[in-house]
Amino acid sequence: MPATPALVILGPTASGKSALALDAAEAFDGTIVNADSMQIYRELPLLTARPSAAEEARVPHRLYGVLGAGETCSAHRWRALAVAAMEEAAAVGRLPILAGGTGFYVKAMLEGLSPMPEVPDALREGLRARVERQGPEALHRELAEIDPPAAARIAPADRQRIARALEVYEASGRTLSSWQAEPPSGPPPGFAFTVIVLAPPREALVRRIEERFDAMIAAGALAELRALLAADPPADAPLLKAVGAPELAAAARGQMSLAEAAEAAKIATRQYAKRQTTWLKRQILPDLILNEQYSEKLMERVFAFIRDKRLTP
RNA sequence: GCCCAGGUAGCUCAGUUGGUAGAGCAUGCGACUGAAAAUCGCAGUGUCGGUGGUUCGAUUCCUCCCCUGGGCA
Repeated sequence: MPATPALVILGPTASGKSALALDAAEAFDGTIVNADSMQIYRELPLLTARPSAAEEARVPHRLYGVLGAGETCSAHRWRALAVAAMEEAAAVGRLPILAGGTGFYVKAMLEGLSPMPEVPDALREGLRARVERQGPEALHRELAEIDPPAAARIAPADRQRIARALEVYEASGRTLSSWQAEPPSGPPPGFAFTVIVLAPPREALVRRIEERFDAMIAAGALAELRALLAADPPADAPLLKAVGAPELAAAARGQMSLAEAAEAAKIATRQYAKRQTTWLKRQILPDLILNEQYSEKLMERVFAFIRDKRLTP
């Protein structure tokens, strides 16, 4: 049985990757599958720059706003959801198009993850609390006793990875590094991926980020965040860490002006875009890399590339 | 006009008992195996407001000048 083609369109925030994915899906009977760790949540469609209802109506969209803020997605969980969505699209003859900016998720799709134990929530929360209470250095010393290779790789200040390494050990009795030594699962069977990366020049991105954040505010991003806070989500809900959310939350609490919050959020978005670009350049091997922002001319080039590769079902 | 407090990195500020200076943030580069819009690592930068003086040596002490904030008139 020949592999089903699947397209992956990646790019940093505000690069125009969603517009490109939308055009491609329209032109080639595609189904867009979200590859963004924040757009998967329901509650902040404006701040997370989710496709609008009008855009979603143009072409089938999957995995946008499907989890509540009280839930936690992960690379592993996303991959399972995305594979199911891709299979459903392929079953009705549509081209699956993964679109988003979460490089880690896409890498988990293209290369897979090593097998890992389930970690009970209580254990996980306990370790996160310990990191906060005792400080990362103390737990890093503990990790160095248990799992020297992991400790060598993880910075003593890296709270998140230290907690992860310890929770895996406590949940399974095996070290994180021993789990990671097992080969990753590889791509899902039955699909042949073609990866397109959008990497526009920084200045263009910065301009677009500023305009877009102002537009988000004008559209009611602050009210949207207030509504989420009023619903009293868990303190460690990932969505509360979306770029701009901590800043707008500070403004909502009166700790800074809206103008100050907007400025801080724009800076945070710029830094995020840089991290994404580094990830996509270093961790993902694209079939086509485009050093420009979305435009009609670019769209035509991408279409030609897709036809040339015979990706259309 | 007088008095007081300041003028040090792009920003906010620390500091040098006289030997040309350092934090945070910003910026740049990078890491990344189940939170990844997360979590981290590394790096650069300065006519120390100007002028004259004292001194082997002044960003530091003194003179005058300029600028900013506050108070008094």
